[in-house]
Amino acid sequence: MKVVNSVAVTIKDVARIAGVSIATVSRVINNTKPVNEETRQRVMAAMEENYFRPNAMARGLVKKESALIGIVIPEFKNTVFDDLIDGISNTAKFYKYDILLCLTQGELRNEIHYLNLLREKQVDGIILSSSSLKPEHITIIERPIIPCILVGQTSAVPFIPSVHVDNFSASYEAVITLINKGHRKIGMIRGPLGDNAAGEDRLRGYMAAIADAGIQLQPNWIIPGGFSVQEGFEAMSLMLGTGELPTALFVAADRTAIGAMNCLQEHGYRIPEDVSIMGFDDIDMSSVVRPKLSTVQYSSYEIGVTATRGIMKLIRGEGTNTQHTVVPHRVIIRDSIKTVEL
Amino acid sequence: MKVVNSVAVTIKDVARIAGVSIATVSRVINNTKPVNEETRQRVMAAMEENYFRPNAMARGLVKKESALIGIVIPEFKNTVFDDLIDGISNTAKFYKYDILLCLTQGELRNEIHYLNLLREKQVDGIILSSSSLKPEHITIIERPIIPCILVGQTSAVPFIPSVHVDNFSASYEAVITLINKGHRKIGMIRGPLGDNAAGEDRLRGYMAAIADAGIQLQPNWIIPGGFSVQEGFEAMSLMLGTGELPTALFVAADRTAIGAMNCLQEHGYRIPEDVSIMGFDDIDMSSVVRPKLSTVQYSSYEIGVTATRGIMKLIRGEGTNTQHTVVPHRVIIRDSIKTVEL
DNA sequence: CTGTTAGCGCTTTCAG
DNA sequence: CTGAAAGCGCTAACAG
Repeated sequence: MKVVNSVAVTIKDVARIAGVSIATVSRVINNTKPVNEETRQRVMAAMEENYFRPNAMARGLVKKESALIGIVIPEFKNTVFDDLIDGISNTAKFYKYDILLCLTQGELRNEIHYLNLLREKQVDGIILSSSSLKPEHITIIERPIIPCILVGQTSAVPFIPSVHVDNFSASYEAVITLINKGHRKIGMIRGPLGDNAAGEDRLRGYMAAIADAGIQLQPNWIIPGGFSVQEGFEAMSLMLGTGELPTALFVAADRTAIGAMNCLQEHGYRIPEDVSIMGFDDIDMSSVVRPKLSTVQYSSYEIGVTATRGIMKLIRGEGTNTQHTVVPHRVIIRDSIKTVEL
Repeated sequence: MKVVNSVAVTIKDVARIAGVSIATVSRVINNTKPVNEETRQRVMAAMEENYFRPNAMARGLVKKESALIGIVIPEFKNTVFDDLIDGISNTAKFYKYDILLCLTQGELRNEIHYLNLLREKQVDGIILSSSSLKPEHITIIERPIIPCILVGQTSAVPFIPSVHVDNFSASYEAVITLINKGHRKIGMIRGPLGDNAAGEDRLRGYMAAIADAGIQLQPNWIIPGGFSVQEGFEAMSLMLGTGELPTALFVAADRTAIGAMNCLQEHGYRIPEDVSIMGFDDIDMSSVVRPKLSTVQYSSYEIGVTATRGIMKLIRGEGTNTQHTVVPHRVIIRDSIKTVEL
C-alpha cells in the first residue's frame, strides 16, 4: 500500500497506512515515548515503504528550532576559510546540525543582509567572520538575542564570544624570530585598514617587536596590502619604488606574501639571499611555493571546530564562560628566511 | 508601543500593534493585495519599530517552498569548488535564495546522508557534485522528484541535467598541444578511479589524442593520482622509480600537477627542460608556482552560475530543455612546457 | 501504550 | 480594501 509519487508523504499518510494516529507516528519518529513494539514495526514499515521523510519546517515551527547554523564569511579565496568551514561542517554534522552559508565579499551591506536572512530562516546560531563588529551587526543579533560567535578576531561585545588566534602575540613572535636571525631592517606588508585582525593586531605585534628590540621604526617600510596574491605583488612593487629595501619582510597574510615573493623574484631579487620573507596563516600553498614560505601556523580547522562547539553550548543555554578562546600558533621556519651575520 | 525583547515578534504582534488583522499584515509584507496607503504605513511602522522579521519556516510550511537550495560537494581543498560556490552564492542571492552547504569528503555514505537531510529541510533544489551518480542518489531525488543538477560531469539520468566542462575534448586538446610541441613520449597522471570526470573522461581524452597521433600507448606511463598536491608528489615518485621518463606529462588536476612538479624539482629535474607539464583546472596557484603551470582553463564560477540558473528554471517548472550545458575551456600555455626539436 | 486536540507563524480563500 | 477562518506538517500536553 503506497501513496502517490508526485507529492511528499506526510506523517498523516503514514498514520493512515499503518492504522495508527499521527501522535503515535510522531512518537516512533522521535523515540519520545514508549510505543508497542509491534506497532512500532508497522509504523517503521509504512515509513520506509513510502520513503517518508519528516518535514523539518513543520517540526521546526513547533519546536522553535531549525537545526541550522548560519555561517557568514567574506569569501573563499583565502584558503583559511576552507579549513574553517571544514571544521564547522564536521562538527555541525556531529551535532546533527546543518549549515546555511552566506558569502559577503567582506561588505557590511551584505553582512547585514545575510544576518537578517539568517534570522528569518530561524537559524539556531551564527558563526560570523567580519573584519570588525559594528552596531548594525549587534542590532540584528540582539533582538531577540541569537547565539553568535565571532571568528578570526576578538569581540568586544559581551554576549558575542570569539575564537581566534592571538594575532598580536603571533605577529610579535614572528618578527622577533626575524630579529633573532640577525635582521634589523624589517618591513611589513600589513592587512587592509579596518580589519581588526590582519590590519590592526598584526601590525601592532610587528611594531611592538621592533620597539622591544630597540629598532627605529621606518614608517615607509610599512606598506598596506590585502589578502590576495595580486595585492601582495602590487604592495611589493610599491616598496621597490621607494629606495632601500629592508632585509626582511613580515607579511600579514601568506597569499600576500607569495605575491610579494613573486614580485621580488621577477625583479631579480633572490629569496632569502636578498630579502627574507615571513608570512602569516600557513595556507597549503605556502609549503608548495619555492622557496617554501616561513610563516605563522595555526589551525583554522580548529577555530571552526571550537566555534561550532561553542555555538552548541550557547544554543543549549549552557553559556560559554570562556568569552574568548585562543587557538595555539607557532612560527614555522622554512626556506624563505636567511640568517644575517651581525 | 513595543513588545518584549526576549522572544521574536510575530505577525500577530504586529497586527495587534497596528490595529489590523494578521491578513492585512501579511498583505503588506508580501505586497500581494492592495492595502490602504494609510494602513500600510501604520503596519510598516509597527514592523520596523519592533524589528519584525517574518518566520521563514512558517511561511515555507504553507507555501511549500523554502527559498533554499542545497549544495552537495566533496570538499574545498580543490579550489575549483571555491569558485563554484562563489558562482552559486552570487546567483542564488540574485534570486533571493539561500544556500545549505553539505561537505561529503566524496563519500557515498555522506552524500546519501545529506541528500536525505536536504529533503527534510525542504530545499527547493539541489546542486550536486558527485564522482558518479548511483542508484542510491536517484532514489532519494526522485520521490517525489526534487529539482537537481549535477555539476562537474555528465549525468546519464533523464531528469537530472548537468553543467560541466567537456572533459574529454579538453583533455584531448591539451595532449594534442603537447604533441604539436613535438612531444611523443607523453605520460599521464590521471584522477582517481571511480571519478567519471577526472578519472575517466580526461583519461579517454588523453588516450584518444595519443592514438590519433599514431603514438604507441605506454601503459606504465599512466599513473593513478588524486586531487591533492601530496598525491601528485607520490604519483611522480612512483613514476620516477619505473625507468625512462616521458618528456611530457598530462596531469588530470592542477594541484596534482603541482605536486608532481615539486617532486621532479626535488629530484633535480628541471621543468620544462627535462619534463614538460600540462595540468587541468587553472586554479589560482597555477600561475603562482614557478614555472607557471600550463593548464586547461575553464570557469568553475560559470558552472556555478549556470547550474544555479538552471535550478531556478527547474524550480519554476520552466524545465530546462538543455539537458547538458557545457562551459567553454581553453588550453593555456605558460612556462611549464617546452618545444621539442623533432 | 494510544488517540484527540491545540497550536507553532504564516498564507490564502471566502465573505463582507 | 479588510477580517475571519482554515490549514500547511508536526509536536506536545492531556485524557483515557
